[in-house]
Amino acid sequence: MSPRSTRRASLQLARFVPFRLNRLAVAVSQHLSAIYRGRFQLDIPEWRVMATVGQDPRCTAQHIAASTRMHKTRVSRAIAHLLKRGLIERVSRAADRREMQLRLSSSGRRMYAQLVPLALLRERALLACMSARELRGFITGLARLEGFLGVAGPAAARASASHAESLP
Amino acid sequence: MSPRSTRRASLQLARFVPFRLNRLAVAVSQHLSAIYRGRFQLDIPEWRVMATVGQDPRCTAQHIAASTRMHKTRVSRAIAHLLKRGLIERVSRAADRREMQLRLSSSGRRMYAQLVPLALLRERALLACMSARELRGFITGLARLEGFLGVAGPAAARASASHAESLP
DNA sequence: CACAAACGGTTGCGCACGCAACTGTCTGGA
DNA sequence: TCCAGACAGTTGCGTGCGCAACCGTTTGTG
Repeated sequence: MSPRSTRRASLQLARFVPFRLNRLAVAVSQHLSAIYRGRFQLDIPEWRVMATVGQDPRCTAQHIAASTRMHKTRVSRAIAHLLKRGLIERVSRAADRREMQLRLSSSGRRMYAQLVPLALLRERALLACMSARELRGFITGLARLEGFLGVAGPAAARASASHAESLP
Repeated sequence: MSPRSTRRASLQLARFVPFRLNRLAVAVSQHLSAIYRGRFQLDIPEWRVMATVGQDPRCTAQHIAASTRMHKTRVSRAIAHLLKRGLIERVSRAADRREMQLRLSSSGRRMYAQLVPLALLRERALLACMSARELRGFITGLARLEGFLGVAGPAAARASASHAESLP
């Protein structure tokens, strides 16, 4: 064993990246979910469904589960809530009657139109604690880890790089 | 409204940093908790308690809750499990009988000694998907966000900068 | 054509979580 | 001195979650 590897044989949780990542994600979630819950009575799964359906108008539960990496039961329950509130609508496809096509209702579209600018504003406010250069570095690392763990499709990986350019 | 701000008035969840952070944290947690659960039958709160008690031998539940930012009931239940399994011990302090001082038992120390190298190994394996330069950038951004959201004490902030140097 | 396997989506169940309320202990000011 | 409030830690309760099992539909293979 080299002196170098023994030097850091101890563990400090405050420096342990997986822990820090989890703690940070919880804090960011809480920071944002104040909007969803307080103003629109959406929890996080519901917000994700709204966001996904809003950007893809011929969306299925399956597709939402895959792109958000939420468990399909979580998606199913979020959809059930949104249906009950009349924020989304569902039609079964003639081609395959197992699938249900989802889209925003008119009231859902109204909420979506209010929700999206607020969410983007919060994201910008959050990331404004970094310089543009730091942000690029951070996003790059994020994308590397996503790629390593296989949590983002190739489309998302391509998108993420260009995204940094349009942020402060 | 400027053309620039209207250009990105739409939201793509796959590019939305808070969502990506959460998704990544979940993936990293699952990646790591395979060790804790499979090999040592620890869940994440229990692992965090072990890690905290192991690095600070005169630790209280209160201190664990503050430094990990876990809810005190979560900490309390994790401690109860570890006590039942004989991995930690507890003595009430004469100075203040509300507080209970925690420390690893001998079997807890044995587990800790096996656990820490594995955890550090996994961290290194995870972060090896980045170059040293990318890693520094990523850790810097992490620290900025932690500072902005107030999730890390000043000690942790100081530590995090120097940490990057000792990683690949 | 038939039937088994795969698939989209839902549901029953057990479990961990956070909130609020609680117990027991300490502290500070009237 | 006393008592109201703060604090460490625990517990009852409602809720959301993931797993596994399930239903109805489609697909593929003999």
